[in-house]
Amino acid sequence: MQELSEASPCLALDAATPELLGDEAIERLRAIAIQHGAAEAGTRIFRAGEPFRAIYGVRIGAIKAVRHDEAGDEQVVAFHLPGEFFGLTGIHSDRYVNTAIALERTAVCALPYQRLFQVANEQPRLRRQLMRLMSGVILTEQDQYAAMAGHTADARLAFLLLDLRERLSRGGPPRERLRLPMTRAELGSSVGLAPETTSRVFQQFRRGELIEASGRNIRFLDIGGLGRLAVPLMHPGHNANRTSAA
Amino acid sequence: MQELSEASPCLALDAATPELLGDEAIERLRAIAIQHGAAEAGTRIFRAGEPFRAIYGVRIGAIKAVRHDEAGDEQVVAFHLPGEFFGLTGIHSDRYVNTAIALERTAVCALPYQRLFQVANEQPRLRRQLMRLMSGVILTEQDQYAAMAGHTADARLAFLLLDLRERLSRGGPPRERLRLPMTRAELGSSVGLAPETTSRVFQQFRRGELIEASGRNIRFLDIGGLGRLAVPLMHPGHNANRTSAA
DNA sequence: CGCTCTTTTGAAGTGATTCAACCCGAGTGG
DNA sequence: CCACTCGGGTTGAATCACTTCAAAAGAGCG
Repeated sequence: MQELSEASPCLALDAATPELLGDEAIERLRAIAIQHGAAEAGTRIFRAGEPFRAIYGVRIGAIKAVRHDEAGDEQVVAFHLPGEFFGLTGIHSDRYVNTAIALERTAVCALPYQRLFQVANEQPRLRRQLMRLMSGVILTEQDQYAAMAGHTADARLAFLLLDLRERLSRGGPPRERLRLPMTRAELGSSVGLAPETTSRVFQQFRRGELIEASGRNIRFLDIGGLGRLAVPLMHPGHNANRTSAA
Repeated sequence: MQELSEASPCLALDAATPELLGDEAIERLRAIAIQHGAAEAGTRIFRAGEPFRAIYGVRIGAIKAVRHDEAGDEQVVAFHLPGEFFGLTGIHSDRYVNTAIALERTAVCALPYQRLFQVANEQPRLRRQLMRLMSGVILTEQDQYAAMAGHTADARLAFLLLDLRERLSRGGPPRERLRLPMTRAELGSSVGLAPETTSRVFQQFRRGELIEASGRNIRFLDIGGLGRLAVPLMHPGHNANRTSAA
C-alpha cells in the first residue's frame, strides 16, 4: 500500500527545512538519524518509564501515544502521522511518559538526543527550528485541549476529523478521501468519548451528508458543515507546521 | 499580602537555576529582563493575535490564559503561577494565540525573545534549560488533557486542586492552606465544567471531609482521598519543574 | 450601606455512557 | 468451499452525569 522508501520526512524538522536549516545542518542530521525498518501494527516504539534516548520522526504509517491507568485501560493522548515528531516530553523527564504504539505498518527514524543537541550546538538555525517545533507542539496540544473542554461529541469529532484530514494530506492539498489509521475506539478515546458514542456521531454525520464512511475509509462531502460544527474552538493561524508530541 | 520585591523568579528558568546556568548566564538574563510593575486584576498582558515579542514570567500573582469563541464566551486554557513562564506558543506562530489576563494584582517580567535567543546562542546551558522548559510545558499540557478526557467532575477537580496546591507551594513544602487566585467559574472552565457543577463538587468534597473551603480559601484535609479520586490519571514523575504555557 | 459579582442550591432537561445484543468482514481451518 | 471465529462496528434501551435555568444568599468594594 505505502512505499517504504520516500523522501525521508525525518529530516523535515517542521515545515520547509532545506532553506531554513542550510545544507550542512541537513547533512549532519542525516548522518545521525537512525532509520528503523518497518514495524508491524501493535509494535511498541517505546514504553512509558523507559529512559529517554531519542526523539522520533514518523516516516510512514501512524503512531498512537497512550497512557494506561492502573486498571489497565488505555487512553489515547495523541496521534503521530508522517512528517511529525514524537517523544519530546522525554527531554524534560529523562524518561518517556507515554507509550508509543504503531497503528499500522509503520517506519520511524530516531534522532539520538545527545547527538542531536551536539549538532544543534553548532547550528543556530537548527536550534531555532527545534524551538519552533516544540512551540508548535504546545500549540497543538492546546488546540486539542480547547477542543475537548465543554464541547459536544459532534464538535469534538468534527474537529478531530478536519485535523486528521489536514495532517494526513501533509504536503499536498487536502484530500477528499482518506483511510484512517485508527479504530473508532481510538478515535473516540483521543477526544474523551466512548466508542459507541463515536459510532453514533459517525452515523449522524452520514445522515447529515457531511461524510461518507465505511470502516476506516472516509470521504469528506461537506467541509464547511464540519467546520461549522467544530467552529466554536477554531482560531486563526491554526494550520501549517503541525506536529505532535509524546 | 504579597511582597512586590522578592528574589526574581523570572530568572529561575525552570528549577534550580544558578547552578544549572552559571553566573554569567544569570547576569545576562538579568540584563535583558524587563520588570513590569504591578498589574491590577483584569489587566491584559497580551491579547490573542498580537505579534509575539517576549516570553513572560510570573513574579507574583496569577495569570489566566484564555481563548474566546466568536460568541464571546471565554474558555480558560491554563493558569500561570509564580515562577512559571507563559507566552511560549508565540514562538511558533509569531503571534500570541491566547489572551493573558491577570487574576489578581500581578507582577510579570518580560524576556524579549530576540535578545533571549541572542543570549541563548552564547550559553549552551541556557539553551538546554529552554528546551527542558518547553518539554515540561508539553508534559503539563498532556497531563491536563489526560485529566479531562473521559473522567468525572470529581476526578477533574481533585486533580486540579492537587496540581494547584503543588504549584502554589512552589519552593516550599506543599501547604495545607492556600488562597486560590481564581473564581469557581474559572476553575471549572479550565477543566471543562460549568460553574454550578464546580460548586457542587466543592460541596461534595466538603461533605467527604476532603477539604474545607470558604470562598477562595482552601484547606486540604485529606490529600490521600483527593489523590484516590484523581488517581486514574496520575503518573510517576509528575512533580517538579512544573511550568505553564500560553 | 448598598451595589455587584460570586457562590450556592434546587429542579428539570439533555447528552453521553453503559450494558447488551447483533452484524459484518477478514482470516482460519475443516 | 463453507462454517467458524474474532475483532471492530453498529444499534437499542436504561441509566447516569453534567448542564441549564432560575432564584436566593454571601462576599467584597465603593
